[in-house]
Amino acid sequence: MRKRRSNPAYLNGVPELLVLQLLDRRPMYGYELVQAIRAASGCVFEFGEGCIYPILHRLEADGLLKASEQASAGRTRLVYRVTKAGQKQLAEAASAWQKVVATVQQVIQGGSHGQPAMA
Amino acid sequence: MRKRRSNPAYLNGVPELLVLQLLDRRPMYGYELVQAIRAASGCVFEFGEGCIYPILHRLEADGLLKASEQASAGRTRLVYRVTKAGQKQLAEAASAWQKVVATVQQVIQGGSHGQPAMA
DNA sequence: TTGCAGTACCTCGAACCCCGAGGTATCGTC
DNA sequence: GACGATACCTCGGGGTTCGAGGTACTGCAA
Repeated sequence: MRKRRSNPAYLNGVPELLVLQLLDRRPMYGYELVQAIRAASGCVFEFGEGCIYPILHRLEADGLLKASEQASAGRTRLVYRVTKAGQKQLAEAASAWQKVVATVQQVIQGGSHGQPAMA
Repeated sequence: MRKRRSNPAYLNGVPELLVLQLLDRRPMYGYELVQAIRAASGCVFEFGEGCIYPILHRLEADGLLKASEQASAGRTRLVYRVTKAGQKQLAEAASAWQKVVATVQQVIQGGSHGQPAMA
């Protein structure tokens, strides 16, 4: 019994990449980020909190994000911003992603015609 | 201690997609396919046999591939070809992948500045 | 003939990622 | 004080991929 997920195919380092990207653009707290991803992707990606929070914690532990408490209407929010190392990592992750995309594209499209081999 | 794999980020449905794509272009046996992926991707993807064989078996069990024995120089090879259902699945997987790629691109590039901060 | 590298198949366990469901606490409203 | 929304968090399960290992046959060379 093969169960299908709601996401198109579901990804790997993609959530991490998007988190870094969106936080680099504008510091946010977790709950906000979850909705920002949904909005920015036009509901294509719907990463839940159970996906985002662990990533946030890991990224912070790795020194790629920095969290700071921020009281807002009596509620405490943990706002995350990207560190210098995080920006470096973001650039690397983005370029790695581009490479993967380009390679898949190349395999799928390129080399398709002129295939000798007998059909 | 975060261990990094050799692959850029490592993927999810991508090996499956490439397997279907390459086999649709030309039927192959497993060992050949492993090397074909490496070659076609310019050594960017190096999916081992431990990755490819299980996919092959799963795809066959799902009726997306059909295997046929083929003796060659005393050695028995299991040549896989894509079935009709497999071609349908290939088209779907490819389009799902395109959608993911487009969405990520949109989040990364689009809407970067002038973000009205949502209210 | 023995040994070894290459071909060709396979499986297992570990690592990892993402999801869904659940748990806590506060705030504002009814 | 019950409820829903906000805001944080964790855990377990299912699925995927990786690496290492195991088998068996071929051809070649010592």
